[in-house]
Amino acid sequence: MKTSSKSELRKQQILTAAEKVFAKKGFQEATISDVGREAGLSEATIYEYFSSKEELLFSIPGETAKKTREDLKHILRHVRGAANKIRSIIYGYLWFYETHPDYASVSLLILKQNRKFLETQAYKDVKKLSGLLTEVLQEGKNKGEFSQEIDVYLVRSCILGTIEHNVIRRILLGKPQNLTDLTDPLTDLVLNGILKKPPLETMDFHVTVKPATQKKPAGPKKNKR
Amino acid sequence: MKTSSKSELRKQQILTAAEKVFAKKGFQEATISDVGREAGLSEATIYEYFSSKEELLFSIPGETAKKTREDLKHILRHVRGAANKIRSIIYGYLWFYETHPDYASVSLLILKQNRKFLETQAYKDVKKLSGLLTEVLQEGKNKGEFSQEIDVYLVRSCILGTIEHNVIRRILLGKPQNLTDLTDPLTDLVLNGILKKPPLETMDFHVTVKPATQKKPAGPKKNKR
Amino acid sequence: MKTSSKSELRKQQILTAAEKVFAKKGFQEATISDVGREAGLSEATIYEYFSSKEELLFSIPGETAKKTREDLKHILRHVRGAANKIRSIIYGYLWFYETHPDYASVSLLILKQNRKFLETQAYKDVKKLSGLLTEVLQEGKNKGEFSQEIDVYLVRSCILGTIEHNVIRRILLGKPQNLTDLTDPLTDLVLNGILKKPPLETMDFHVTVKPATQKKPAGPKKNKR
Amino acid sequence: MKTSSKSELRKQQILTAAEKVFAKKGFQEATISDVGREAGLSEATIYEYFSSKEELLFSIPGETAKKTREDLKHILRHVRGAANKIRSIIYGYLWFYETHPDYASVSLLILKQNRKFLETQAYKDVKKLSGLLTEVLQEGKNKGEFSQEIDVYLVRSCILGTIEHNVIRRILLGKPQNLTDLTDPLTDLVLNGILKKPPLETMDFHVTVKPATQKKPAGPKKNKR
DNA sequence: AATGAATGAGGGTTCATTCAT
DNA sequence: CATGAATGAACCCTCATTCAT
Repeated sequence: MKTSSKSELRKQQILTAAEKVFAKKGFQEATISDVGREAGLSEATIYEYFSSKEELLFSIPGETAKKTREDLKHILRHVRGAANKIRSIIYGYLWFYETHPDYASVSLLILKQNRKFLETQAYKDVKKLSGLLTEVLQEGKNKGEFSQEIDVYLVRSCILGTIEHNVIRRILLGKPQNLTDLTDPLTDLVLNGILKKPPLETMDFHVTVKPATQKKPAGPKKNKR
Repeated sequence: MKTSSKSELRKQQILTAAEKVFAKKGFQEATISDVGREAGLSEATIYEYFSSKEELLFSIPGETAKKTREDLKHILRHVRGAANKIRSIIYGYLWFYETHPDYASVSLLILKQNRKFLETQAYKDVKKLSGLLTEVLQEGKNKGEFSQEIDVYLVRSCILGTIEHNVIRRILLGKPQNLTDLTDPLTDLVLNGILKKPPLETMDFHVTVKPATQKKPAGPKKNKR
Repeated sequence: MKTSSKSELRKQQILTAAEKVFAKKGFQEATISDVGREAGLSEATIYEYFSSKEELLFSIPGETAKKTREDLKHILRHVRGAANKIRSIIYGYLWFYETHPDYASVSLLILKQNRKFLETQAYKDVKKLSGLLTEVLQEGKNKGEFSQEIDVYLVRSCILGTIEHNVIRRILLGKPQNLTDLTDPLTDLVLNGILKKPPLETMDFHVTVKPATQKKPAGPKKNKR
Repeated sequence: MKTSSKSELRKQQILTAAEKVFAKKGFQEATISDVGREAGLSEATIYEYFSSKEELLFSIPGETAKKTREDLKHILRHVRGAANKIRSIIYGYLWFYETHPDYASVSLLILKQNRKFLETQAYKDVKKLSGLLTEVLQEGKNKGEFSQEIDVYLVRSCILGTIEHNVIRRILLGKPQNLTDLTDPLTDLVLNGILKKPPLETMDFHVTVKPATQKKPAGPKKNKR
């Protein structure tokens, strides 16, 4: 399925080591020597596979975003309703970051703030991945499931921003302990907002019925008034 | 009001230069020599005022968060309702980042991912500033203005995460052009969510009345069926 | 005539590649990898035939000087007079450098300034080749064709120095365009010098003859006596 | 007379050390650390004054050629006759190389074969210095002191080539022991060539005298006719 | 015979930092 | 108070060379 030449395996081995080392020490603080030690290889060997420290860094994402997108698309095919799809996507992101903490560190703490990374293919893949969210939001808006007033880009940034904010907190402060637990609260928050809803169930209808006379249905009043 | 000894002025001069330089080149890529050049001082002079490059970095926030908190508190005193206070806080953050782009870069791209920064006083001030948001959220929850089900910490992370996500995009990609314009859409999003609200005004009640009997309106239904 | 085992051919292939690469990039700047690429072989294969990069360099001259000497000797056998032999030798050198520019580069720009090269057999061959010139000069001196006052070593260095100086100019600056064209001017220069010759044909003799006696014109005196 | 700021002195100190080290070990083989050790300074200090190893190398010639040219011009002003001027120039070169052996090594063994050096100001100065020789040759030709048939560029290359060839031999092989001793033999060689001159003093005139008749002096025949 | 793969060894270069003046 | 001058300490990167296959 995947080209697993010996060379390709070595590359993966190095990338895994680099991910771990960069996640732990940061990019500048980590040395190629560190990566070599972690990978059980000499520095020179690293350079046989990656032409520079920076290229090594930029190679870590690889096809990750692309594959994650495929996986997500596959899952979404079986999910009904934009709201549920949002939930699935949020879960997808959180689950991924939770199960790939080193990748999360590299991605959110190192690559995210690197201007040169913006020019790599991997970044384009990341953008395309987030495009999935935009599509679902647009779909929900088009189909009337979501309000017509939402700005899909803002909502997307809200969802991703919240996720990333929490993942970073997790990385640096250790809390929240569990990321995927945020799925429902975050989804509900985005879907419903935080305002106390006018509790439909407490509406009182006072109906007086007079026998043998005309009747009218009581039209409820608008909120905004 | 503020100690403006000559020494203090020089410190400020250096900090301003450092902020600018770090914002432009990043921390590792910037050199003390760069800062010196920007400040019109020699490198050695920088070291007269700051013991290390890192200390210089960590000194940039200074009292910023503390003062911003005071300003915000002052403003909030005149704002009624938790929802409006949220709006004011969101505006406060956006306005600050918009008018202090260099500070935004240093804060969000450099300090935010630095583990050692977590141990500084400045970081505590930042946390305390975000505490204001927590308080307002809790207040809204307590007073019944916000839903009882919200997790104030999640909501806070949502608001801050969204803001930061957009500020970083602004810094790196140049868009959105205008940050403060996000105030209302973001506030509304957080308050109301994105679901299309059941338009109360179009609800139809079909009431059939039969003379000579007694009935009562059906008791309220739960949302979560 | 020449051992052309398969191994020998491969060696030649590598040497030709090395000559080309070293000529173009210089010794230090050229890598074994470059040579391998030029030869269409792997680096390891180079090392099957030459034990080190330096040995490879020192192997480039090979039998060149020896063969050139044989060729020259053969030619000189048919040339009459030391002066004409000098001309032939000068032509031989110039023609060789002109038709072997890569060899010229390696020889004059790289090997010429390498102290270790002085200890190789190839260097001894080069010296022996230049010995031919010495012999001819000495011969011309002995036979009275050349002045008794010349220092054959100086004259040799003059001829070779001029040739090499021009070849190097050719390599680095592209001029003179044509090397063999220098043969006659250089030969004449060395043979005749640059001074304007006292034009014998304008000498006036005034002879007075008196009948009935016998005298002889007094022969001019030698300078050195 | 010369700007001898402290910084300028340091630069000179480093250049002197570099000249010595490069002369001894060659450019590639010498390390900045070697130069530092020779100068009694740290490697980092070298880099305070020269931005790279190559710049250090290219800085060694400095104003040497320019000054040498001035000196030579000054001397030539008091020398009569192109031939004597040639002698002075040859002596000037030889004397300079003899008294500056390290410079000779760097100049003739390292810089002479470096393509990038051709683009430096120092190289232009060297060319201008050799231009002096061309001028003198041309002058001698114009004034009829030298043959009309000489190619001044070839003669120049002959003089310089011979000098450099001998200086290099001196550097690498230790002989000739004394360079300036070459002045006269080389000058004479270039002026007179090596051919045995038709010794005017040995010319035989055979005069047959017939009494009482007309007579003619037997004029020698022109060579070229 | 040929080479893919690995690396030891080393050097150029950068800078944060120090200190005498 | 300010700084010119100096450097220790690292690190990235290169490449000639080796060796198992």
